[in-house]
Amino acid sequence: MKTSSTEENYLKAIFKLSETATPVSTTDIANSLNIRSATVTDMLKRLSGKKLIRYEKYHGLYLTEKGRQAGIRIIRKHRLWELFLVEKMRFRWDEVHEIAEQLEHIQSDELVNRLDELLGFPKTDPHGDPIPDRNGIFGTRHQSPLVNAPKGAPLTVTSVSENDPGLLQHLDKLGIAIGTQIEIETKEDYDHSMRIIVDDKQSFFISESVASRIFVEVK
Amino acid sequence: MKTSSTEENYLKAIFKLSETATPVSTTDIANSLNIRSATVTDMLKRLSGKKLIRYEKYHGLYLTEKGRQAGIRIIRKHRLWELFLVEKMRFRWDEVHEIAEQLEHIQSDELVNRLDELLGFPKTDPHGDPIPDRNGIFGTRHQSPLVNAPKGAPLTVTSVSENDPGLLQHLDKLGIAIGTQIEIETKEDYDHSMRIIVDDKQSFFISESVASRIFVEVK
DNA sequence: ATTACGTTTTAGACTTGCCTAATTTTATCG
DNA sequence: CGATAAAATTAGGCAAGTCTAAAACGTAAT
Repeated sequence: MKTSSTEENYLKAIFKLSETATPVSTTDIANSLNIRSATVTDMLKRLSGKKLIRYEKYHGLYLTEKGRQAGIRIIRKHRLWELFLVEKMRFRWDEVHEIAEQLEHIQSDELVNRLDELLGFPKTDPHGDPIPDRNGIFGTRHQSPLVNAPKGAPLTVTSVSENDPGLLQHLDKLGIAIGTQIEIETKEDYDHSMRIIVDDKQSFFISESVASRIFVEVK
Repeated sequence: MKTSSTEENYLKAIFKLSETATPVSTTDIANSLNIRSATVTDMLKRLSGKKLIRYEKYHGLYLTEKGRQAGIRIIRKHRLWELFLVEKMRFRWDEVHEIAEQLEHIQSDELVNRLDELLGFPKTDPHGDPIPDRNGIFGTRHQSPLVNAPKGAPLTVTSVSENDPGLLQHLDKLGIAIGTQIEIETKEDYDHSMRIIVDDKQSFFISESVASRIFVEVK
């Protein structure tokens, strides 16, 4: 009763979607995997047959505990490999997502655990996303999107969206990395764009598109 | 015009078979991949269509230069990953083949080249097999199977069959590793079994099955 | 309560990669 | 040279994973 790479990708997507809304819809899965809804429906029947999701026709689905653990395992592998690529192989943070998409399907628990050890049992990946431990437990965090953060308060960047290399390269130009200090100088109510001060030095204008993909913690 | 993992496995198998006999036969490929000849015939048509092999019905096949390079690329990746697992992740030489079978299909030339660099541009993998450089060039060697080696001469183990964990564990028990010194003490003509002296210390009896999977160089 | 629209599922088709069974081709041996 | 055995190919079928087009369903608004 193994899970294929394709099934693993579905479980990972469903896990992530579950974090923002449940039950998860067919269309949301289709959009996040860039495939058609009809294809998703087929797979939902298979995942349901394997007891990885609880699925009622026309009414969305939930991960079962078994499916949730399977999803977490993939995320753990993905994030450990990403960190490995950055820390040990000198890749940039905008280069690692695509390679980790492949590496996450390598089947060897021992390898994953040794990777974890080699990296010193890290809590977060290069984009600031939390890495679950070998029991599937995530550390808790208190971040919010920069777009919702208060003006004038001292903020620390805790994570950024991982899957868009263009965004990451843009952040490099702004000098924004995980741990960077930010303060919101001015906010435009109309389009949610803002002017921010980075590390008490330079000031930049950023759009809502960018501000919604940066997550911060009030210091 | 990408090559799938399956196609890569065929090319790797064909490359290895080409080293001992050309043209390569349908049956030999089927045996080495543990699939049926009929399945191989189908794939041969596809590989031929992609100009990776030169194939005449009922008369065997040869790799084209393009196919040969593709095969070498997979072998290079497989062997570099194996060495990585042993050198950097503390796996034993009998544990790495299966994991490398998966890792060899990761698509990132940059990753492979950095692996090569991290390992110091190694010439051989943990089983003594040669690692081609990034241009696909193998170092030359002068080894022969222990079963054919001369009696009484000082021999050095240069490589062993990689794909049978049981054999590798057996060699561990005999104290045989890459670089070990061996001398053939007595040979039985009848079954090609022999008695050998390992590192000028212990003497062991080994069957032809084992002796044919150990490769040596006369010192 | 009915309609209209968006979401979801069904139906039918295609590709890859595998199988078994039947057939064809080649090579060998008397 | 012809029979026959071994090797290879063809034919037909199956599962996974994808698609498009059509039908079914659910919901929100009138």
